[in-house]
Amino acid sequence: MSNDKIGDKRHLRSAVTRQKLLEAAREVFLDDGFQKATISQMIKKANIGYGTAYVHFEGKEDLLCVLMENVMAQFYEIAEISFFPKSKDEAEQIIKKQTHDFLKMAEAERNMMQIFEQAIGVSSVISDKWKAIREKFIHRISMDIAYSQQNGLARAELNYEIVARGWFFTNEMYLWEIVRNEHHRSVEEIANTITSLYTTGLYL
Amino acid sequence: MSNDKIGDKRHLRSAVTRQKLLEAAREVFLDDGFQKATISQMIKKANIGYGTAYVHFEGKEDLLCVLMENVMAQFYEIAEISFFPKSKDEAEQIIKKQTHDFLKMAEAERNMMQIFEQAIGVSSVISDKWKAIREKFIHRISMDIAYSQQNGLARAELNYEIVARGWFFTNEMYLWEIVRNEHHRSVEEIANTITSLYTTGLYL
DNA sequence: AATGAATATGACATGGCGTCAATATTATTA
DNA sequence: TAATAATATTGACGCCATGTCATATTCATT
Repeated sequence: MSNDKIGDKRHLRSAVTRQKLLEAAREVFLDDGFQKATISQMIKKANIGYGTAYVHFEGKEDLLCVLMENVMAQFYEIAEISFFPKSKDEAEQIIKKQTHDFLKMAEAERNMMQIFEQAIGVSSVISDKWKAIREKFIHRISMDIAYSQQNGLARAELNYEIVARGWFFTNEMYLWEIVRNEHHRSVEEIANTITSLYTTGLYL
Repeated sequence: MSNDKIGDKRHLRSAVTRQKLLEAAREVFLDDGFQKATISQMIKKANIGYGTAYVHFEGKEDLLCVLMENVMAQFYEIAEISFFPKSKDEAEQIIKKQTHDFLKMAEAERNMMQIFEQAIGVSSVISDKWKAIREKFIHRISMDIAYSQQNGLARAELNYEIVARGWFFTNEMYLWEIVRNEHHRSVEEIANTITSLYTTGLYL
C-alpha cells in the first residue's frame, strides 16, 4: 500500500521531467535573457516534448516564477529584521546593515535578478511578485519610522508612509543599478552614504 | 522653381501618411498598451498598407519614440532650472519646486507615460531614452550638490554623486507611482515631505 | 492480461514581424 | 504631350513563437 504519491514511479517521472525543464529553463534564461528565451530552446535542452512544458507550467512567466522563489524568500527574510533602536546611532546601525544586506543580494544573485528585471517589464505575474516584496519592505519601514517617532527619536512632522516609500525607492533603484552592473561605487560606500543622508534627515 | 521639398505634392502625401499613422498609433497604444498594440491595428486605423508603416518608421518602438518627443522635451526643460541658492531655506524652496514640477509632469502626461513605462521594460531604444533623461537629471543634481558643498551650505563629507542618484531615484519612483495612479497622497504633500527629508539630511 | 489513469508528445492553427518585388503616384525631361 | 525617372505605397510571403489538443506512451491496479 505504498501509493503515497511519492515513491510512486509515475510521480517520480513527472518530478524528474519538471526538474529537467526547470534546469534547462534557467540555462536558457541566463544565456538569452527573458524575452529571447523560448520554450522550444528549453524543451530541446531538457530532452522533452514541446507540449510537456505546458503540462508542468503555464508558460515562460510561470517557469521564471518558480525559478525565483528561492531569491524571493531571501528578500522576505531581509525585510523581517527586527527594529527597536534606543538612539539615533543605534537606528543608523541597524538601517545601514539592512540596506547593506539588501544591496548585497543584488550582487549575489545578479544573474537571476537581471532576468527578473527584464520580466518585470513584460509579465504582470512577475511584476506583481516584485510589487509584493516592495510593499512588504515599505510596510516594514513605515512601522519602523512610526516606532521611532513615537519614541521621540524621529521628526514627527513627516508623514511616515511617504518617507518610507521614498527611502525604499532609493534602495530599490540602487539595487537595480547594481544588478545591471552600472554602479561605480562599492556597495559599502553606497549603503553608508544613503543611510547617513536618510538618518540625518529623519532622526533628531 | 518651387521644389523646396515642402509644397512638393509627393512630400506632402508622405507627410500626411506619416501623420495619419502617428495619430492611429497613439490611439492604439493608449487603447491596448505597448505590448498588445500591433502594427496591423495601426495601419488599419490609418487606412494605409502594412508595408507603409515600415517605410516611415522602424517599428513599434520607433513610433513610440516619436510620440514621446514632446514629453521628453518637457523633462529636459525641468532638468535645466538654474540653482544658485544662498541659504539652506532658499535651496529647499528651489528643490521643492523642481520636485513638484517633475511629479506634476507625471500627472499631466499620465496616459502616454504609462505606455512609456511599459515600453522601457521591453525596448532598449526606449529604455536608453529614459536613461538619458535620468543621467541628465542626476548630473544636474550632482552639480547642484557640489555647488552647495563648496559654499558651505551642505555636508561635504557625503559623496555628491551617490547622494544625487539616491535623491533622483526617490523622485523617479514616485513619478512612476503617480503615473500608475498608485499614489495615495497628493503630489504637493509628496513633494514637500521628500524634499524636507532630503534637505534636512544634506544641508547644514 | 486487461483496463484505466497519469504523463508525454508533436502537429497544428493562430498571429505578429519585417522584407521585398511589384504597383501607383508625382516630377522632370525631351 | 509623351516618355522617363524618382518617390511613395502596397500586401503577399517567409519566419518564428505561442498555446492547444487528439493521440501515444508509460505505469498501477485488478
